[in-house]
Amino acid sequence: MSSRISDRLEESLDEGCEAKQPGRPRCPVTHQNILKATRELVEEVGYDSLTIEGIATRAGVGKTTIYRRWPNKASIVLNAFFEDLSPATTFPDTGNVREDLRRHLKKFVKELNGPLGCKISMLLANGQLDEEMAEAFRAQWIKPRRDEARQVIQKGIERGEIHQDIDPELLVDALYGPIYFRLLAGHAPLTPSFADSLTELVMSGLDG
Amino acid sequence: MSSRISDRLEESLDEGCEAKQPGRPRCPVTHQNILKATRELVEEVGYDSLTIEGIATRAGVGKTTIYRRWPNKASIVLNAFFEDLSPATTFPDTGNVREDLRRHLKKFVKELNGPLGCKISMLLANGQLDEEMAEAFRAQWIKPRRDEARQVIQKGIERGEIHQDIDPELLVDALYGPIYFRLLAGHAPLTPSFADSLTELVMSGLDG
DNA sequence: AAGATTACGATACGCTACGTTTCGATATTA
DNA sequence: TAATATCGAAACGTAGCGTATCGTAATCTT
Repeated sequence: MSSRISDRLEESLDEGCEAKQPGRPRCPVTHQNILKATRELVEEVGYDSLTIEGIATRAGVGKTTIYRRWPNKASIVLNAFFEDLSPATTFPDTGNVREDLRRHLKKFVKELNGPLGCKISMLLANGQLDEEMAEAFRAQWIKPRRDEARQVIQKGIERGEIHQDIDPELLVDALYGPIYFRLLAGHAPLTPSFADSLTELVMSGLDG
Repeated sequence: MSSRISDRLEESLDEGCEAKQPGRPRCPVTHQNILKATRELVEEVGYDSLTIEGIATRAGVGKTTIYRRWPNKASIVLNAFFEDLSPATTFPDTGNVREDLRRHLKKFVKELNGPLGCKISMLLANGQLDEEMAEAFRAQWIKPRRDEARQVIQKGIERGEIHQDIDPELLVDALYGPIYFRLLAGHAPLTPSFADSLTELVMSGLDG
């Protein structure tokens, strides 16, 4: 029930595992066509105006084929975007944790102004209406990135660049929370200088 | 076109301005019944399962009556919630800005764990799909609260409790952004101690 | 080679909700 | 009283949902 999306994602990643089941196999090209059509249509008409029938027409497949592979609209979109999102923004390694974080925030902010920003906010928004979607988004987007940032911070603590009393988990939120907030609320622009001054503000007073 | 919601909101606030137009006047009780039914139904079935026809039935009015007053679902919900949300969380005034902020964050976090949290996240989520909704949310929820917080911070700067180089705008984001982020992403709980340690983390190193 | 099994696209289905229109009745102003 | 605007009820055409059925195509098993 609560693992429907995960099941489908696994299923689609099982291509290497050739169990040689009887019957006609699913066409992998069709799979890609559907995901591509989904990505295109979301950018053209937005998530709420996106329809399964529209995807089917654009992809040149039957509606049945889509329902055979995904349970609902949300999971198709999720699947379509995670194939696109997967390559994580890697952290720089300047030897100085503060500088690493500053640069990463700057790069992240810059990317959020592009199509990535639309995708993230759309996935987060739909997470509010669909717990399944929210869970998948946390597991596949939020968590791996938080883990990476936390490791960088941990390294900074071990090197004595950040005070050892600081909770890495909290610091990650303090650094990235405001960025996500501006992305979603849109009350102020996501500029490179925002990333700079935010890093400075948050990191001041955290010396080891 | 882009002022539809605002128009309707004005319209509904014009009750004091008695222009004495001809014809049967709109029943104000009906108005309240519709908004009440909307609030109840959103809590019961969620925003996406909310239907105009459901609201009409619950409120005991015709569908026509609703469409005569609001252009779409989003604007009804917006209207219904802003009537409920209006009483802003007032800031404490302990004489110490740091303490004021800490207490306010704590109170805010506590409230977000209740129905307020559902409403905020729902409104923010729908703002991603509906720019009109986003604008109204910023104007009627985000902005007044940011203004209030910024004033408190400004006072702290003038009193010498916060360094004068600090951008109040940025500090507001640094304090409240992470809270909204946890609310929306749900990767970590919104606990009172989170508010405490977040305040401490952000405010450290900002002394006048 | 034959048969079983599964996916495919096309089509049709019942359903729900949309937003609009029409209607007779009702309340208010001039 | 006449004009005007709102009211609830009902019916409308439209769109998209998710499902079921169909004949065809591809692949595995025997």
